[in-house]
Amino acid sequence: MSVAVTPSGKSPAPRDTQRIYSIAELAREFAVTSRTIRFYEDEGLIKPRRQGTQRLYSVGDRARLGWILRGKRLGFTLSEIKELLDLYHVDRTGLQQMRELLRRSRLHIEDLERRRADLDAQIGEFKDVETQVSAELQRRGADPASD
Amino acid sequence: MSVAVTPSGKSPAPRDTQRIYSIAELAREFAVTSRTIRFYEDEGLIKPRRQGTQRLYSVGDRARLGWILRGKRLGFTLSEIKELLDLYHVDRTGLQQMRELLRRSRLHIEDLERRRADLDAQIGEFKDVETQVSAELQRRGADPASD
DNA sequence: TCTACTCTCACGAGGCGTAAGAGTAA
DNA sequence: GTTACTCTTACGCCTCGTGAGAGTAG
Repeated sequence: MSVAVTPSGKSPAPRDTQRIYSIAELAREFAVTSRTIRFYEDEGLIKPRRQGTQRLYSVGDRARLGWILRGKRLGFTLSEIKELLDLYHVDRTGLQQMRELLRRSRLHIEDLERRRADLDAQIGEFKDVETQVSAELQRRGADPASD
Repeated sequence: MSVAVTPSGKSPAPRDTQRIYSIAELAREFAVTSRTIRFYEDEGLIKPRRQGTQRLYSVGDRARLGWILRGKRLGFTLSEIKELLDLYHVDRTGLQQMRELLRRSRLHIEDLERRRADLDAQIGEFKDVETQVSAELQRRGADPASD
């Protein structure tokens, strides 16, 4: 139980775990717009504290945002990402809940591994293109490393 | 040069390379609707022969469809997939074209490898969940393999 | 006043679903 | 003639934002 597995991201310990971020700060860091971050909030993906109307993002919120964006890069929809995030925060005390968590984790792992197979296949294909094209360039006496 | 690298998929040689498929046949095989396949055609991703108004899909068309769907699973948009497919059919005779092909292939490979890193990270996290939850279930005397 | 933040419409692209109406091959 | 397809046209819907305009806190 020593490895951090929650998206609260405690393992690459941030200097200051009490640190608070503004929306603009996070937007800059993750290269998205504030509008986008608010949109994720509307969709229930992230719930920063408030000070009046201002949003205050904790270190955990920041990690959660990073997790959301990674999910996006992997092609998951926002609602899928929400479900996955919820998996972490589900009650882990009841037997039934734990069995369900286990079941869903396994399903998700299977999904991810299918994706990896797709990914590896494409990487393989494009590496073949690379190999063949640079060989042909070399045969023609052109420097293949030029770009 | 013996490995098939084009999406025409000649390597797992189909029994009959002359085989022709109907739209419904492909739809069933790939678990999409005919509408979807026609939509891809509208978007310029696939161009089956015609017999009158009917579409006739060749073995190559079939492979191309498979490739499109794999691209989708990887989270690429249809227009990105179109560009990638076009990479294969670009003129490979000119030096400039070959250099450009090489450059773009490498960029794409980099993109794919970033995705793989994301994927591996998620797989790792969910495997940790799996490990911990099943350990906990076992500690409680419940059979962890139950699903 | 200026800046940085907030909000709420509202529109737009991407990716199809789906229904309408009509033709065609067995 | 019925079944099982096929076709085109076209509107609709959901997702994921982006943009505009207007208000507010410091």
